[in-house]
Amino acid sequence: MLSERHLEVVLAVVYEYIKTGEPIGSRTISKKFLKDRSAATIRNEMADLEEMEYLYQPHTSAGRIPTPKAYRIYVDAIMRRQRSFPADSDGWMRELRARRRDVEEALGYATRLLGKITNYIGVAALGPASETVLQRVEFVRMGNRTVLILLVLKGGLIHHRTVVLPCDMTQDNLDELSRRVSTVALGRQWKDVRGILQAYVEDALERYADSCRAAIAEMDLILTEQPFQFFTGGTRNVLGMPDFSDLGRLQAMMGLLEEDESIGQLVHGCSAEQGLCVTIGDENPVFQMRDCSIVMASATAGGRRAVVGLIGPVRMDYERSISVLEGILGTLSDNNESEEGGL
Amino acid sequence: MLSERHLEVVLAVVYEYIKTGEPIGSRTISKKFLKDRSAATIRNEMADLEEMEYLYQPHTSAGRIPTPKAYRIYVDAIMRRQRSFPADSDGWMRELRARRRDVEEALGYATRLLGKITNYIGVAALGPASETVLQRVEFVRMGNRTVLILLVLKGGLIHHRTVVLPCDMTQDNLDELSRRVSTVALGRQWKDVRGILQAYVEDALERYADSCRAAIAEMDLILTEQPFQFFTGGTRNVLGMPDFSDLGRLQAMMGLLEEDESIGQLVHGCSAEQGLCVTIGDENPVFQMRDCSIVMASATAGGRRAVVGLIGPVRMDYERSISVLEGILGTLSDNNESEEGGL
DNA sequence: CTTAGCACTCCACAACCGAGAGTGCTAAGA
DNA sequence: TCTTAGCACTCTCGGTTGTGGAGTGCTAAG
Repeated sequence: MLSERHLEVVLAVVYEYIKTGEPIGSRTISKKFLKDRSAATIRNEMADLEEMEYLYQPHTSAGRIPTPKAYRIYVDAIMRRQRSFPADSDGWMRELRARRRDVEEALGYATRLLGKITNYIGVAALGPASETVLQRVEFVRMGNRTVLILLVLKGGLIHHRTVVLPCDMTQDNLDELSRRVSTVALGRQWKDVRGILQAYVEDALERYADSCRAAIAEMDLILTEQPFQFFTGGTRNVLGMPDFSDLGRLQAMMGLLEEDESIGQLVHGCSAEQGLCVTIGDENPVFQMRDCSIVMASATAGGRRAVVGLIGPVRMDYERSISVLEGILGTLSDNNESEEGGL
Repeated sequence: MLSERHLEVVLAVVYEYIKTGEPIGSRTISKKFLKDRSAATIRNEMADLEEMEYLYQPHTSAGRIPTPKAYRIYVDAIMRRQRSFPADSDGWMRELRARRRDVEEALGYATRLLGKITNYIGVAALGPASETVLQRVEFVRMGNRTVLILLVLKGGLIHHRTVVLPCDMTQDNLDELSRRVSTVALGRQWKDVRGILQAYVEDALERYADSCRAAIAEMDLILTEQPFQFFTGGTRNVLGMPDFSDLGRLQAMMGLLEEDESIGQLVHGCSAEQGLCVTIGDENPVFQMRDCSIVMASATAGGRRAVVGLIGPVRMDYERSISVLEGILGTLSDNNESEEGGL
């Protein structure tokens, strides 16, 4: 449906428009990209493309601007090619590698890095651990009935939460509780043991059955809800973004970045499929983002599923964005094991 | 140096300018605020005030705009009065109270709340615990020489960090280590014990002296560096801020919000003095903030020193900002103990 | 099918103009 | 001496007009 000739024009327009931000005229294309065709010829083709909704004119006698459909074509073309990581950010990458020990910190750093390198907004989400296996359980008495629950998961993830139990327990009681829980649950999948835990614990602590039940319920909550964790970096760069049609929209979008849920939604789409995925403008599920494009990719870091991405204007430097993201992802992810024998 | 008559004019101009954002003319003042003086009289006084640098005109034949000096006078006047908390935010306050158990979460929520209520930017910093007393110490073996250090401080603060020790230790070794550390350090001020810890620990674990030393050094690092923790909320509201003279400046300012250090600097000034403090425009130590005003106050929450504040444009609704902040601070701070017998 | 030529359209930018707001100054009144 | 009315002056803001340039669509010739 789209001839080779037409395709060439679309790609040229998108490429040039990304670079300049100005509407592109037929003359420019003819001179810079397709020297074997005159401006008039290009003009005819452009008219066709406009009919097909790959290009549009803001007004007669202005050049053409690519539509989302055109960006799509462009991005697909890019993805087929091989890219190389921009070399200029070697020092940063070392920094990032140094932080790999702590996944959360690494992801935070990665988003800030993405922001800095690309001038767009870096986002990341850290999914639940691939296996929910307890490595350590502690209950620490903080006040009358206030107890701190401390869970160390295999892989190094730590959860803690303060809860109020229905009845008072001494630290000795709590130690007994954690001993019992440990006996049953350590080194095993949580989902396999939580059912049988209650009975075994009450065996020794029946006087505190209520509190034990509450504690175990809370543990279950912590371990099964396992929400995504989110990171953003370079938020300031929204300001450098397109003359957003409307300031209100921009504000709405920034609002999203503060609310984890909506990022979750974004991530969700991507985390399903493996590899890199680019969402352009209104392809986006979250309507506040319809003026943005998102480049996302998932990886496994520290044994957990992670999604790292970039949010930028639709008129984004996709080529660069993608290669930067790939570079960071490579440094971050587990299969790039190197140095130190840890774990 | 500033007569009563002049003062009245200054206050009126600031008040009106904050409300409208437009330069204020002599006529407006005469009609709305000082009905017993004619516009011409006010005009003369305004000319005086311009000479004294309390007001200035963007151009001849425009009204007057207050200078930072005038804002200062205005804020000082407000601070002497009593304020009442805006009633419309009762539900939110309940929400906030419900989160008081976890200081970190509460502060995070408070900043978002501040952002939402005022449409400025909420910030908060959580200082080091007032007393560094260990309540629990755990070392968990994560890999060959990788060990997770878990510290629970009195008051409920949890620190954890993963480190690589110089030599391999079994979990039993590590348990012995934590037992020994506990014996010496639990319930006592860290600064009193860290000196004697090493000797006592090596007594039993001399084979691993190196690793023990490394672990204790790391603990010391965690406990003594005790960095401030920072929170921000409502960042999106920068967009609603003044037609910032320069977009670059706005961006620079947003950049600050991502870097903890500089917020630390802001906080530092305030945390010294007790109570509420307002910094207007270029009174600010951080030069990127010279277009903003900051309202900050400190309190004690969860046994830790906390500073909560608002960043807004110089033309900020100080009265409302201050009362909102006071309200939130009241709900947050420890002396407002209520409900539940905890701790 | 391609291309040169040409008339046409439309925007961006500058210049211009009038209305309105607010001032400073002056002179008269208390 | 202080206050006030009156008046001429200044400057911005919004709208209008005009011009130059860029880019198009169409047509006719190669």
